[in-house]
Amino acid sequence: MNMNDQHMETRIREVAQELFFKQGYAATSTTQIAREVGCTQALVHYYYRTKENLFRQIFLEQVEAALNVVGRSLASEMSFDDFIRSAISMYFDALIQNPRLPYFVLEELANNPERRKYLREHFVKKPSYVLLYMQLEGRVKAEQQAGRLAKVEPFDIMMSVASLTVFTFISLPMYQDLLSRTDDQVREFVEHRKAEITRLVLQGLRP
Amino acid sequence: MNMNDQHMETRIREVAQELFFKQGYAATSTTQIAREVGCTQALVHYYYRTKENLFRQIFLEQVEAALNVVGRSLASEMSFDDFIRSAISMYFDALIQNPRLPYFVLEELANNPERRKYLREHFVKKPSYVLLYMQLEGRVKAEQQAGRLAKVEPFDIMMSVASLTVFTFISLPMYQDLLSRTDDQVREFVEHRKAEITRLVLQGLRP
DNA sequence: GTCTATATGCTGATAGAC
DNA sequence: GTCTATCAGCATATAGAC
Repeated sequence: MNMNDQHMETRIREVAQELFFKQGYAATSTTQIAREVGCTQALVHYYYRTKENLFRQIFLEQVEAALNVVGRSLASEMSFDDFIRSAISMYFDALIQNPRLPYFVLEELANNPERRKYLREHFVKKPSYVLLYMQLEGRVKAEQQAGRLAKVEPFDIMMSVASLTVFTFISLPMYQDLLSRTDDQVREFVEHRKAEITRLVLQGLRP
Repeated sequence: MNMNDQHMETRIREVAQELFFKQGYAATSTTQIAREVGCTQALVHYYYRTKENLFRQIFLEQVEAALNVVGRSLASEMSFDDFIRSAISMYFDALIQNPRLPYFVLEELANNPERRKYLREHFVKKPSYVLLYMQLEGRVKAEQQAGRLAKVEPFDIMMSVASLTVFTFISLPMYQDLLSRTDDQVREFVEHRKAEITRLVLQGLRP
């Protein structure tokens, strides 16, 4: 199916997402979105009423998709080391497909207290995410009692893995431009970091 | 000395920095800067001609200050473990004073290829920074030959420490709002992360 | 559903009085 | 050095024709 065959409502959303990802919310205008879609600016407002509204739909969808990546790796039955390995690997693979997602989410949450508020109401209260964290907690305690894991809070494991993974992608454009790297070199760097981060975390979690 | 005693040029710069930090470049207008300073918008342009120009001065100054933190910790004579400890500690202490700096730098570099370009021309070419990295390289090699350090690239050590440190502060507003933490709890969390990051890195760098 | 036309407001920047 | 006044341009959003 050709992209141009789709309905305007969908195409506006796709183009908007692309532009929000690339430039951020403030720097993207509904006029620009319309221009790149090939329709009038009025149509953007016809479907989504306000720019903020258009943004929220895209934003929530993307955050939800990102959070679900965690869920998938936790569900399976494997050793704790393999669980860590696969969690980092899945995060990396997901972000390689969508390298600008972390920055996009970060930008809109960092500057905007209101968005953090509606994110809390949308996600944190959801029982599924609470359950997920409790599963992680259970595994960590068990592993620690078996003497195979350092005395670390489950939340710290999450934070450290997230820091190392997310920051890799956030800083990628800087790495590329400041050190004048080719696209191939960047891809290689990402793979290298994936391996080193896995090593660092596994070694760092040893008792 | 009262802040209101200072010259307008300085006050404009201070207020601009505060607003750029809080809201980002795109979301801050010279009109708003003027309003909070208590002068007219024309005066902002009188002193700095363009908004972009005002931004660049603040930006370069902040990046330079941030980079100098690395230099100070490398200069001294201590064991490699103590060097890592003190590097992380200094970074944390500097960022506790200025928690929004990492996000500010990140935002403007992530979205703006031109800014990355002039940052490269300003800093990466500078011999002092090249020298600094070579010093780190030397210490790492020596430590590895003595069998006290895992087989890790110096650049990876830099990246991992930066990821863990910077991301802590970048995600702080989210941590606070999404989990409904008080300011005191946030401060405690930062101290906790500082300790855990130090532990993780030291343990992770062991052979 | 898509358009044209337009309202209203804010932006960055400049000219010129004092 | 600081102000008032004003510019052109673009923003979001809406009304109404087809």
